[in-house]
Amino acid sequence: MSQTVDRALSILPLLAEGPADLGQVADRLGVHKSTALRLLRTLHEHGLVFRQSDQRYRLGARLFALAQEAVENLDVREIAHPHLLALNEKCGHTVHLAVYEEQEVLYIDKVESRYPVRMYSRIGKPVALTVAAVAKLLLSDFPEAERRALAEKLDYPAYTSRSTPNAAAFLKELAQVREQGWATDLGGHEESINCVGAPIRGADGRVVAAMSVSAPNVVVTAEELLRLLPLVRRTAEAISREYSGHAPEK
Amino acid sequence: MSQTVDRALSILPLLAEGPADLGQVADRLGVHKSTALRLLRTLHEHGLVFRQSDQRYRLGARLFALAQEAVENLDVREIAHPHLLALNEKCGHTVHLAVYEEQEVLYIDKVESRYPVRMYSRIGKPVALTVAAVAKLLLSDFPEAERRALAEKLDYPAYTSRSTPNAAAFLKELAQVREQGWATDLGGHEESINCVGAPIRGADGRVVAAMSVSAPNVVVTAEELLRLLPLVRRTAEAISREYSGHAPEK
DNA sequence: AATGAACGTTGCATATTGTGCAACGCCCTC
DNA sequence: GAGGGCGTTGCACAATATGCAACGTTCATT
Repeated sequence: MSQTVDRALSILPLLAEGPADLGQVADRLGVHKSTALRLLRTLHEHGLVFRQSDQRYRLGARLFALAQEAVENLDVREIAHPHLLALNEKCGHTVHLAVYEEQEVLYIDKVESRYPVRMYSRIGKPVALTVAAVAKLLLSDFPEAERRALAEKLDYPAYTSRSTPNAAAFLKELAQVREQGWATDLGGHEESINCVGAPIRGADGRVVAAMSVSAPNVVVTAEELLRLLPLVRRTAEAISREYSGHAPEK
Repeated sequence: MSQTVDRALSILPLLAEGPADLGQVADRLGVHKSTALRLLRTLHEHGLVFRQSDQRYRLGARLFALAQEAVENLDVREIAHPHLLALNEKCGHTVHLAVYEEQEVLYIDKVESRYPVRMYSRIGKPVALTVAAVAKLLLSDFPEAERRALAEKLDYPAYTSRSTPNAAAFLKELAQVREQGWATDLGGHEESINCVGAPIRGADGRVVAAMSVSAPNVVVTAEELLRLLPLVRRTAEAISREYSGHAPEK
C-alpha cells in the first residue's frame, strides 16, 4: 500500500482531535517538517484541511460536504436488494422494503414469494399506515409530539377485526415497536396475511427504511412466521451496517 | 505537492457521486488499474472507503465520523445551535448558519422549517456567493481591497431576474449590507424563496458567521418575512455575545 | 533596538517509493 | 468449454517523495 497516502491520511484523525501546527503534525507522523508540509498542502488543496487564522491546521469543511453528498446519493434500495434476495432465498416468502415519504409509507422494493400463493402488493404503492408492520416501524421513530399529532389525524379503517381501532391503540403499538425494535402485522390488513418486520437505520441511528416478510396463513401459521424474526432482524441489521458505511462482515 | 496523495484524494469526490468499480475509478483518474487499486486499498485501510457487497467502492464510515468531528469542533455552531432552535420555534421557518472558509461560504447548521413546503439545502453545501444573504454578510466584512479583488474574480450567474448581475452591483450591495448590519436575498437564487440574515461577530467585532431565515413565497410574502428582521438580528446578537465570551442572558 | 529562538518555507541530491506492464486467476455468459 | 470482463500480483524501472541544511519571518526577551 502507498506509504505517502498512508501518511497523509493519518493526519486526518490527528487533526480531528484538535488543531495542530506543522511541527506537531510532523512529530506525530514521525517525518520531517518539510514532508509534513507537502502532505498538508495537498490535503489543503482538496479542502480536507484548512488553515485557521493562527496558522494552525484543522479539518476542513469539504469533509462534511463530501459526507453529506455521499449520504444524499445513497440508495437504500440498491444496498438492500441483495440482502432481500438472500432472505427470500432462505425463507421463500415475499420480502418488502419500504420508506416514509410525504406523509406516506411506500414499498420501494419487493422480492416475490416462491410459493404459489402470493400476497398482492406492488412497488410504489402506499401501504396502510395504521396496520402494516413497515409503517409501524417507520412511524415509531418519529419524535413523540409528531407521533401524537399524526395519530390524531389518521383514519383507522377496520380492514379486519384485528385492525388497529383508534389513535390510542396505535400510539401504544408504536411505543411497543420502538421499544422492542421489531413489528408485526397479524391479519390486521387482510385476515389471512401475517408480516414480521425490522427497521433499517442510518449512521445516526435514525430509521431510514423498514423491511418485512409476509406470508398467508395457508402457507405458514403466524407462529411459524414469527420464528423467522431473528433472521429478519439480522438481515435488517446487516443492511443498516452497510448503509451507514461499515464493511459488510464476512 | 504530492502526486500520489493528490490522486488518492481525487477519488473521494468521485465516490461521493455514487459507488464505482475499480475500472471506473482508474479511468476517471487517468491511471492504470493497478495504481487505482493500491490507492483504494490505502483509503480502505483508513476506513475512508469501503467495498459494498457487489464489490464496488463507496465512501466509508470513518469519513462520516471525521466529518462529524470536524463540525463539532466548529464552536460557533455549538453555541449558535440552541439559539437557532429557539428562533425556529418562534417563526417556524428554515434557519441556516454559515461560515466563510477557503473561498467558499458553507452552511454548517440548519434547522428545518416546520411548514410542509421547504426549501432545499444541505449542511456542508457551498452557497451561491453572489446572491445568498449569508454570503453577503460574510463577504461584506472583508477589507475593501479584498472585496474588490474577490468581486472581480467571481462569476455572476443569472439564477433569476433578480440575481446580482455584475461586480459593480455586488460591491454596492456589500457596502450597503456592511452599513446596515443585515442582508436579504429576495428571490435572487430561486424565484420563490426569500431570506433575511444577520451577522454573528466575535469579540473583536469581525464577522465570524452569518445566519438567515428562509421561506418560500407560498408560505409568507417578502414583507412578512422582513418583519422578522428584528427577531433575527436579536438572535444573531445573542449568539455574538455568547460567542465572544459574555454569559448568555437568561 | 538588538538578539535569538521558533516556526514555516525552499532547492537540491539521493534512493525510496509508486508506477505501468504483462501475466494470472476467477466468475459469469454465450 | 471457450471467451470476455474484472480484480489481483510480481517485477524492473524511473519518477517521485524524502530528509537535509539553509533562508526568511515573526515574535518574545533583554
